[in-house]
Amino acid sequence: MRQAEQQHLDWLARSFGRPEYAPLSSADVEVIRSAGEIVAKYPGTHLFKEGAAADAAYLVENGEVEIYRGQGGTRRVVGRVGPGSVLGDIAMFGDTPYISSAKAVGPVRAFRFERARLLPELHRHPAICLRWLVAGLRQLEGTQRRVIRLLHKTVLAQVADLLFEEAERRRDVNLSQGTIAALLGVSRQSVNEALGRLREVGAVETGYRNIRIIDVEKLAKVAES
Amino acid sequence: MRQAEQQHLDWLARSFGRPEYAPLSSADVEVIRSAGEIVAKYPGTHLFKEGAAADAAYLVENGEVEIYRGQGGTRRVVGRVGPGSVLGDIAMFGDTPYISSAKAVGPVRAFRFERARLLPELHRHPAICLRWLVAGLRQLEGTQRRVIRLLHKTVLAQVADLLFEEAERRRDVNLSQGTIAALLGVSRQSVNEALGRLREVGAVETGYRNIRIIDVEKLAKVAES
DNA sequence: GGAACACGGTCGGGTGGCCGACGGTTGTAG
DNA sequence: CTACAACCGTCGGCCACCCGACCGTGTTCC
Repeated sequence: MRQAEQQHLDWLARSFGRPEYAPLSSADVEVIRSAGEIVAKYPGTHLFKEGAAADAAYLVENGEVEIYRGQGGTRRVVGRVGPGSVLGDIAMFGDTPYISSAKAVGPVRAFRFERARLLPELHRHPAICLRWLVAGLRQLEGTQRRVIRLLHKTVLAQVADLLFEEAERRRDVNLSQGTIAALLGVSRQSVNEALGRLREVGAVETGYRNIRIIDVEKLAKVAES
Repeated sequence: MRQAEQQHLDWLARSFGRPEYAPLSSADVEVIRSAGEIVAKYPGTHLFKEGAAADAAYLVENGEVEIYRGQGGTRRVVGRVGPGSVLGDIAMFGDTPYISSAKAVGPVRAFRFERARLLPELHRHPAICLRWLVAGLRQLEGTQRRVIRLLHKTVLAQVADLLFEEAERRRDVNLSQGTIAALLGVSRQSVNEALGRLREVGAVETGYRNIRIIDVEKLAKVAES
């Protein structure tokens, strides 16, 4: 089943595009600064593209980066990240292709760690290496736990949960119902119905490619069931 | 939902109780031998217990180890491993409690890596450290992929898939239908019906706490759907 | 400004799997 | 040997979800 594969990658991309995933402290970055260099990206240009060989990871220093999967017809935005986030590291360490594309929304300054130069540097600083990878393990484990936790909830609860997490960052979620459906692995119609109910109880307002979160408390309550 | 949590942990324990997970080469072990020592376990004794602080990882050198979760009434065996397997490492690195218990079936010789002593040693051998953690990352990612891949299959296909994997090692699977149901996160009745159909097509034979695999090809075919 | 397209909202039909229940069978403790 | 527990097998009712279809509206591009 091809679709399940995609869902997994969507989840993963989204998971690592979360603000709490910041495995490197500023002190760390200072130490391994010689393993990479600052790159400046104009709006609309790519940091990396899905499927390409992962020969570098990026630390966002400034601006916003959009994470998406698929191209053309099946293009789906799975998240947005700002300064402090590290992107593409899991793929780089595992020596597998990037699982998503990362594109600068506005002007972006980022620190680019090249794999070939980073590895020797990590050999010299095992402490950082250890922390980095353990952070990755943690994140991956958390994602997995999350997937299974959502597994046997109703679509309504799943949607509420997803929106609840998003609410911590912004009140406006700009995902189409189709994208949410793909992320959760459910049908678009079910998402639509769930949003309808959330709208009825006054938790959200819906618009074109836009969901405005009104009442976080109610979302949380619906998510538990 | 408490049950989903358990399912996650069951999966994880089972996943890391697979023979293919062997992050350390014998050369690696030789190098970091000073970070631990050989321990001998009599049949029935524990290497570690679920929920305890993960201050050590184990490399099985000889004998068979049973992995299980829960105790007393809810005890579920999720797997068995032999020589070469590494146990408890993910929990140790992440500094989280063990997610499963490991008990010697027969006489077992194992190498015990104590966390406090291992970490400094890994600092001295970053290459091993890197390989080990990347192996963990890979395994975790694979597990996750597997969970999601199975997600939208019918119970019949899920059961067939699980049995198919097991068939590579032994023709007799000694799991109760209830345990399988818990692993897959489905109801016991559904598992029963699935097994019934597999029996009809001549893929397996069923007995008390026992499933004998007859035709692996048929299992594989059913698993894809 | 108009056409092509993507998205939101809604309906009815079909179904896989859950739940509760019950009886028969196999293993186990006293 | 007997009582008890765990497990297997099966049934019927129920419900969340999927699928296909359709129309109105918002967006985008020339």
